[in-house]
Amino acid sequence: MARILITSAIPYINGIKHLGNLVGSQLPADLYARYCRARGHEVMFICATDEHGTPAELAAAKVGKPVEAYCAEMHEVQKEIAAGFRLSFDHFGRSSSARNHRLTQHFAGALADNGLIEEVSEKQVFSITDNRFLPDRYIEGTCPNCGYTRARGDQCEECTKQLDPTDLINPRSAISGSTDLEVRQTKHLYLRQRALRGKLEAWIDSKTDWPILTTSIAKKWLNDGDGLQDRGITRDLHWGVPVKRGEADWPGMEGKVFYVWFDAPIEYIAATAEWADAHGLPDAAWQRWWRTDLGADDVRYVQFMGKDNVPFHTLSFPATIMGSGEPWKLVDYIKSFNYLNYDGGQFSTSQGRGVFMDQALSILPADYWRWWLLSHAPESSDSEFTWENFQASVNKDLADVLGNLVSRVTKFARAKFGETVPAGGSFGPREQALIDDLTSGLRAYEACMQAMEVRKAAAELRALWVAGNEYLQNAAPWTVVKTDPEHAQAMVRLALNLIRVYAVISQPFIPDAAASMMAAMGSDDWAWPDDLAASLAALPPGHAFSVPEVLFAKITDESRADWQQRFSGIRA
RNA sequence: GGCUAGGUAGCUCAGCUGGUUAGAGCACGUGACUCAUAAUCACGGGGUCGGGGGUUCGAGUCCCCCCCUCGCCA
Repeated sequence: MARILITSAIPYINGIKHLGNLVGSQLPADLYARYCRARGHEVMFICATDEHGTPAELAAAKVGKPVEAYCAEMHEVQKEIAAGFRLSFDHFGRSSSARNHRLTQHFAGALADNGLIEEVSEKQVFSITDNRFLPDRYIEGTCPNCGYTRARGDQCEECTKQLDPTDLINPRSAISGSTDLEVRQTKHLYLRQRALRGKLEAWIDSKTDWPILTTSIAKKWLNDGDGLQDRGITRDLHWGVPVKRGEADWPGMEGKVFYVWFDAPIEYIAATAEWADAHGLPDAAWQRWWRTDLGADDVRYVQFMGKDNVPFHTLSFPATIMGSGEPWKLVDYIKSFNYLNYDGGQFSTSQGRGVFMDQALSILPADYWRWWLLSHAPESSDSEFTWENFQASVNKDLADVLGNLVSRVTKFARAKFGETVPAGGSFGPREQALIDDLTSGLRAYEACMQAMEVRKAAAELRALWVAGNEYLQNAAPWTVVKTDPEHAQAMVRLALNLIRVYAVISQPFIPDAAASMMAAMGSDDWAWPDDLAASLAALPPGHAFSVPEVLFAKITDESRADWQQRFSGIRA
């Protein structure tokens, strides 16, 4: 039994995420967590909301709420939706927690003690009306290049020219529209990533088994242009972790907070501490996952994220960990994903384009989405969601291949032998061939799951379902029962047991349907079928079962057309 | 413009260090079966592997040039 620490990139607090966000981190992380648990490993699966920063402040202001209250509310909303998708976090934390405040300040202090923090004085635009410094993207004005009147301080969206806020003509605050701006001097802390470049590069180079997507992005940032740059880790904001050097005040940094990208990954650790607190456990309980000097040396740590998050997880966060000089657990494997596109374009949170998590659950059960998203996960390249493909895959794979198999077996069994597992007959060569076939398929499935090859794992699982139909079709108990009912009983006994095994092995992908299948088989035996022949005898002769409701209703053309239309434009 | 990753059957994708007639699922066609959510099973048609050069006995798989898509950066 291994100990496996799993984290999913933490979603930003600002609004409900779309399916592209879900499939890029939380969902595959959940798949892996469920699989590891099913195989008997000790798992700690952590996620949280990423709550700090300007977007949260503005979103709160927009709905007229204090930012703390807004975040608390949105955290609950996201937590509930995650539960709706059956994301099996051991803890869903908050980056605004007291734990994260302390830990973030601790890391900053440790980095400073090791000479890895530099104080830099720089000029920034201050809005007198808003009484705050403005991040570049929150300054608007006329583009000096093309004349576009709503160019942002970081870039003109019209001509794509990169800008400096001071380049803008007639600059104004994007928050209030005020033109009462001035450039002020301000001091910030920088993490001296350049000093850690060699260490980081050696570490990345040692990760030869990581996905190309992960290492290529990391190496690009290490080597591109002037190489890895030092990074500002503080901001002039109110909403965030106050800058402190450990427990001590940081002279000159009063009123400033740490940058959201500094404190967010630290929340992985803090959330595990929150988990311990929530369960009334001592610090040792979470430290054994994170401190290699306190028991974490045998932990395997796996992170899941979309490709946009890779630089922070391969460089910035490791720089924080390494730079602290303390024995914190570094990530062992980073599974990264490309983007999921929506019907010919991109999912867009700002434009409300695509299907959002709450909407998805309002029209179909979680299993439908889980299956499609995971079996089409954007692993090797960007992939695309279309309603036609979704309808076809779900109907074929879930309703026809798996759902109908459960249906045909249980209904036939009930009609011929009643609602208990029949006792007659014994297995012949055909049954043995099926068991052999399933065993090799199952080993292939396990290998894919272990390697986090999500799409391939889905294909292997589906092949196992198909093998069941294949067997039934060849064995034809409906014919055999007329001449040799004993033999037909053996076939049905095997098929009923197969449903329970399918529930066990399918559970990571489709937990609700798996639970229904298990319940229908009148069992609660979720033991992994290491020995398939033995597992296929788990339901003994005479064991009661029931015929479940239709596991997966098909998506009709009408529904598909309706949804296609409904989600094409702006989110209502 | 620089860099990453891609461009393989109508669709979604596999093809490891180059090696027999290029694979899977879906869709399509034919047949079988009738237990089942008009489900299942079998067989079949279909691709000059983005384009052009080159290395090699032999390239989807290596090298060079070009075209296109996506993303990151400037």
